[in-house]
Amino acid sequence: MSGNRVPPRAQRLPPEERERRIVAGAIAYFAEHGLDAQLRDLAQHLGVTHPLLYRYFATKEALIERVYEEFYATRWQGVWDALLGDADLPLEERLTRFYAAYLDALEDGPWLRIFAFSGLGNQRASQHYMASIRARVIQPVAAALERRPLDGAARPGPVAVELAWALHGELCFGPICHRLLGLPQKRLSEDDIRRQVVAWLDGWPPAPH
Amino acid sequence: MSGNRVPPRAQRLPPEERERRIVAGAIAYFAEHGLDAQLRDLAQHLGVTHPLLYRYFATKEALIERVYEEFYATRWQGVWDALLGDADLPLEERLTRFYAAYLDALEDGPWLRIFAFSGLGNQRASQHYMASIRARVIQPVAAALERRPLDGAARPGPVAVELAWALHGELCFGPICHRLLGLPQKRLSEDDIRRQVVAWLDGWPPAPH
DNA sequence: GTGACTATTTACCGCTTGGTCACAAAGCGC
DNA sequence: GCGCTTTGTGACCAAGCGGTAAATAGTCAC
Repeated sequence: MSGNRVPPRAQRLPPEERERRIVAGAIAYFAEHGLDAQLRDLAQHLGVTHPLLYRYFATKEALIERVYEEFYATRWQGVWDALLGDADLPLEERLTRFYAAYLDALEDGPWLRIFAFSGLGNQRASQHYMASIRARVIQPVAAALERRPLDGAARPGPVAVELAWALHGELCFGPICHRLLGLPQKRLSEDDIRRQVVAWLDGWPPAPH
Repeated sequence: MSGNRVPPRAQRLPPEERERRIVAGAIAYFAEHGLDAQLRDLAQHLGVTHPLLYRYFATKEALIERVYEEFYATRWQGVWDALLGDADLPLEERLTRFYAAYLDALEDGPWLRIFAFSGLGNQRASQHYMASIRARVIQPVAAALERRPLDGAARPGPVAVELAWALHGELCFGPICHRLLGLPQKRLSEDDIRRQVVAWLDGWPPAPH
């Protein structure tokens, strides 16, 4: 009967450090339990009481907004743009390397789940993100498929765009089912990805009907 | 200043009819607002007060359970099994017809959103459903790809299964983004589907490396 | 009409939630 | 030690939630 443990008072931290921890914890916690999760639970998870959160974020919504900001700031890796646009590499190589990295990010980060929760709630946030997918993945891939440099002026034709979406969906579907629904999907190796990319490239140009 | 309208008392209905309406309303409402939506709101949507729901369902969970039951009972169309297994039709034709019908169901029904909400909450329900997708779509398609009848004994090889998942993901990704995230994805026509199916069939057998 | 039955509602309980505020306590200059 | 500032907390509020029970009002048999 050693005195019943009362939770110790949280260590006093400089504001920047505390804020960093809150944001990091919120990302992980919301990714797991959804954006409707309780601030008290999140605070306990952080070893802190919930009023402290209100010292750093005026409302729960402001905290979630901050999570979104972090999402847009860190989600996309700048090198991917260069990789996809690198005309010196054969398209097969570009696509294989890009999707290997992209699928890794999908599988490992908390972002896919946050994205899903936000998309099911209000659709504005997810539309914003998907628009950037179109601009940074689909359009470059479609343009490369047409053997054209991605030029602001000439946009890729609808058939190439449709094909680019097909490849994207084909490759992302597995990780999505895995992370969102807990399905025992096998993780694609770089060889798997290359195989699908090659098969996909074989479909171009589309056979005349 | 015509007397402030007080909501009229709900019309008295025979229990079966009322129950039907509650279930139908719950499906639509939960699909829209998620399974965490409030019973009071659902009841108001039905033109009824929320204690009435408790005459028909002991708890909120019981109501949701009923929604799931309806899901499993009506989601899958029996004819699809026959269509996918119909050895008299060329595989191209079977796949095109099946996915045309399946994607229509994905786009039009409330089920995709309910499925997503349930999957994000607890993953058991969605795993149950995805297991049936594997048994009723992926495995038959993979077996057909190997020109084998779908026999209980011989299961299709992993490469064929992986390809079948790829086609499934490729075709379902668009509707999923559309219904879940509100993306302005174009609806695939039967011709679009056929084109993707043909390109996909061209990838078999896989080129030796 | 009268009474019995039951579908529906009003009023309520206990609990949880986002949010507030006064106060405790840690650090720091002196 | 003694204040002063600032991080962190206990206690609280109001609103909203799932759920309950007693009261109300349609409906039907007679």
